[in-house]
Amino acid sequence: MPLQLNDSSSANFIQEIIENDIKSGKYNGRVHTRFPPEPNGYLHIGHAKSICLNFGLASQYNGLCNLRFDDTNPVKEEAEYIDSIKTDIKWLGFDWDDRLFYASDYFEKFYEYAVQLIMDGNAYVCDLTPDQIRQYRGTFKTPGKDSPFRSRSVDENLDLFSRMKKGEFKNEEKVLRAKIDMSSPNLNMRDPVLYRILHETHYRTGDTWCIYPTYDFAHCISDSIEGITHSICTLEFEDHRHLYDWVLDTLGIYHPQQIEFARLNLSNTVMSKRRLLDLVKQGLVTGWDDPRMPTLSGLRRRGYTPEAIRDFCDRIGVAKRNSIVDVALLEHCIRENLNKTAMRVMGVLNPLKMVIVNYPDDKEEELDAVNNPEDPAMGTRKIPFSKVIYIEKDDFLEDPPKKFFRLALGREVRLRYAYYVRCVDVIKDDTTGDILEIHCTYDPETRGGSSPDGRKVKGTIHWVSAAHAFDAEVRLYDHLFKEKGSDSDGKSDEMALNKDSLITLHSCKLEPGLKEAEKGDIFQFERVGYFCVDNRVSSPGHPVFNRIVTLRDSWKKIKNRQRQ
RNA sequence: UGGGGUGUCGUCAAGUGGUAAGACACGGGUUUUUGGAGCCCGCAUUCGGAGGUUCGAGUCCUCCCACCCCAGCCA
Repeated sequence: MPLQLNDSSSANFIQEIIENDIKSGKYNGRVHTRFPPEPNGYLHIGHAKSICLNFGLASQYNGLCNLRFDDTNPVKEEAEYIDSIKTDIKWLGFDWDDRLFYASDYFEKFYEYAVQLIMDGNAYVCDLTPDQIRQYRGTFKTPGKDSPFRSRSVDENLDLFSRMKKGEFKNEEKVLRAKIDMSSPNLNMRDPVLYRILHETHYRTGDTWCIYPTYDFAHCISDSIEGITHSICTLEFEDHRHLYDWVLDTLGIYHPQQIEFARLNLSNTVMSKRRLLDLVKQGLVTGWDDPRMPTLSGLRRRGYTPEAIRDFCDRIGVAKRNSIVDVALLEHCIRENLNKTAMRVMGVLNPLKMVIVNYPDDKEEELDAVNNPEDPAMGTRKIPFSKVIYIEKDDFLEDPPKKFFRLALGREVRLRYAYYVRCVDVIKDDTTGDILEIHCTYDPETRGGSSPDGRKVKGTIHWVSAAHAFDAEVRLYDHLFKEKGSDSDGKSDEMALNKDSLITLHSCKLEPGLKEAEKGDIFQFERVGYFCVDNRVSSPGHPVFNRIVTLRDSWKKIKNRQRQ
């Protein structure tokens, strides 16, 4: 079944363009897109938007989407990124089948097209230094000046260009430039550089080449070669469209249509490679796959599912205006996904010991618990209960405020799937006053959690039997930045890092079955949140849990309101 | 005061001259052995601003304002 974008909502502007093109018979009704990453870094959720868009459009209109590595700059690109990019795209749920391409595979063709441009008098070899080229280009307000090398003969250009290829010149000594218009109001049209000399080993072509095409020359031709119909890119390339069109038109070759959309910005995080790299380099995160990172590898490690990310990409829409999407929407998507699929389990993050004084000392029993109330097919399991258990510190308050439904001295609550318990005593440290443990009595009649006399309790709390508990490390993650901002608002450099973006808890008390949890397993710790077994630091018998996202917490809201 | 874009709810986002979808967030209610989930209700008399055209304008016209992108031999 094809993955559908906006299946029930209205078409976005790109879908509209495509539908019109299909109707008018442009490209004979074909739809062929491509996702063209440069192998110089890790994919993040912004790329996911582009991947979902390109592959989604292709699937929606019975077309194809290529994966093409845009590898025309040997200085920046490395083979190690190829695999991670492929892994991430597949993980997201998309497949390029046999259409894996590399711009570097077209180097020979690019060269031939460049020669054609020269022969037609549309390109020339220029000896200006980078600095001089900049000066000759002019400014926003002043037109540029023609390069003194602009009028070289075709033969001389041909000779020089082939000698550039042979390696007779040093970096920056010569470039091949398009001959367009040095007074164009669009700076991209002021005789842009098409080829530069780079004595550099390319990760795929090795030392075969020492001249490399620029993006503007390579990208449009790559699209043309592959028969792309709709070449979708981000807004900053709008100005480049004129050049895209110029190259293809003057070469007289197949001409795809470039369409630009706004890239994704997410609140409380940053997306630019530079800022992400800063975080890694400064050791503010543990790496590109740190569970707090918006990279796909980070989100995967955190426990985000491909389904949730695809759903998110569908919901944010596609448009041309710059915007910052609230990270709350992403969190909504993963909650909605996991609510239906995650196994429920009990885990106490900040343990408080509870002794059930009227429960027999050495008695143990097995209670039935539902694995997922949203999906009865997931069945039930047994959980051990005994005299001493742990509950969450937050679930007991000596001085409970209004609307606090949990445990307090004299109050009765339900222990989930177990019994009603009433707090009869609070044991404190004489010197510090800290609560050491609480004493409760239980009502044997309420086994399973309901009372034969119809007596109701307002609160239900989770617990883990002390004797059976499995101790584990749990990592609580929060947004990288406290402010709602993102890259695009220009404030991201000043945004303060959230110092509490990672809180590591040791010896959390989890129900015993969790000891066997394996890397990548996802659970809902009831009343707390969704957790995923870390795929790096966990080992058999020693799972480490990452908090993916908390459960919605209406008590927290009430509490915060009361505080105001 | 160069060129290219964009301005509709707190945040995304529909709307294509006929009287402002939807989602998230937020608020209220209902239900509940997760204060989870579910369900119900509320949430832009107004579309960056000002004029104009029209029986009728978020949609058309004019002027203005704000914001984003471009002066890499990066992509």
